Amino acid sequence: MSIVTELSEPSLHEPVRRARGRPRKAVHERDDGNRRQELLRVAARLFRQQGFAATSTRDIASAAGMRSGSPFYHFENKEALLAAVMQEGMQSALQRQAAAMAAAVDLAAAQGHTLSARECFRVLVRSHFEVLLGPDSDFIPVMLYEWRSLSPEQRGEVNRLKDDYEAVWVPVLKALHASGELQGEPGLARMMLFGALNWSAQWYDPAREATLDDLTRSVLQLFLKTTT
Amino acid sequence: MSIVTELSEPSLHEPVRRARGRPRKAVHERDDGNRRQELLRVAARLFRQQGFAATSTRDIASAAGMRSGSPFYHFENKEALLAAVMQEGMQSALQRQAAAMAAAVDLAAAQGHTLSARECFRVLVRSHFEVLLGPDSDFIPVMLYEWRSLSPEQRGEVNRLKDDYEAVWVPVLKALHASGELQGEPGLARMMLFGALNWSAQWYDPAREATLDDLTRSVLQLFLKTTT
DNA sequence: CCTACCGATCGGTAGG
DNA sequence: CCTACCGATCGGTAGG
Repeated sequence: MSIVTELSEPSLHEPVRRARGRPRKAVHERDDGNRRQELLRVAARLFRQQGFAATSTRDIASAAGMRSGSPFYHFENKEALLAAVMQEGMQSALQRQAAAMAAAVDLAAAQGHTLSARECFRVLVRSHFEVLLGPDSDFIPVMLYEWRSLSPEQRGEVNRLKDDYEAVWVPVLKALHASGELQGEPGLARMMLFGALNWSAQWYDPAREATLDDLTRSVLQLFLKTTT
Repeated sequence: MSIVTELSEPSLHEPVRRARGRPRKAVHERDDGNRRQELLRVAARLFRQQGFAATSTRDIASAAGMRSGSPFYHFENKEALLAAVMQEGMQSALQRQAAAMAAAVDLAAAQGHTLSARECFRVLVRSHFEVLLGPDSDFIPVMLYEWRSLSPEQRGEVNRLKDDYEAVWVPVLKALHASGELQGEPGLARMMLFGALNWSAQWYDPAREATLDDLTRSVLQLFLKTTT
């Protein structure tokens, strides 16, 4: 959102009042928001590749084209940068999840039917893979594997977002369990399902054969019983 | 093995054979091998709790009751200690897996029948949970979540052990796939299965209600179709 | 955002 | 295994 506000401020009226309205350093100002975003992006990538503790703030600064002290102009400390990466990732995941569900609901409505639990499940799984393995997919793996480096308070905030994310799944899984399509104790089944999905961040190679649709199909086949 | 060699070499002929059958400082010498084991144990625990990079060799030394330089008497460097933790964990896992399978085969033979693929699967899953969540269960999670901190050569060695471990599963999963009890592309199904199992190291709380048998039962219900 | 810098910590070693 | 130590690196800051 900060991108939008910043972009809506032109910064290029300048050939207009060349004499009067000096450059105003518009380029530099637009960068202000972008630099923070850039820091988040490279931090996510490095935290994922090397881990939080093994990544120095100097590594991050250098990858963002800054000097060693500059990240601290944007973030209070290294931990706050990590927390920001995770929150950014979770917020994006929540938005994508909601958008995917809304799109599926609309499509079904246009076709005059409602979504089955199985169809909801498919949409959620597919969206999850997108978030985990698609473009800009470093943020969520960092959250999954580096949360122990957060302070207790930061952990609480991130956990709240994660609960929101999981809450969308609960009624779907409950319905699948009620129909017998998903078996095993529901709580345990949910944990194992997320384990199966999240683990893909460790082994999935986009250059390889399987597409996200392949993965999604396999998950449905593997976890769901047929209703008959 | 070094334990054996060390125990066979006395080193205390000096008050000569005063009484002839003295304690021989056996306790101290036995400690020599124990110190290395103790280092592995505390290192596994700390690496798991804090991560490899966030754990200093001083932390480890202090937790083992040594001074800061002493771990380097037992291990060439910090990386070698990490590799030893992983190798120790995988060797133990391989032994436990083989023992569990052997015991199950023997029991079935004594009862005059052979193991079904489903029964093999149950034994492997149960043994996996034991290794992952039972006593001394820090080693394998360290391997699962810290392997990127290894050098390429060390990674190769650990990977060989991991391949041996997975190789035992392959024919079992193949049989389950052939019978229709396990569905989805076999390669993907295997990765997702391990994901579901391994993720339990992140959330399982032994103080909580579910036992390892509960988990095993849920896995079978969740992943296997009924043959009818 | 950069320059210049600081105190703390870290992996590792020599020599016993 | 301990003592004593070293060079390197790290997170972070003051002051512009």
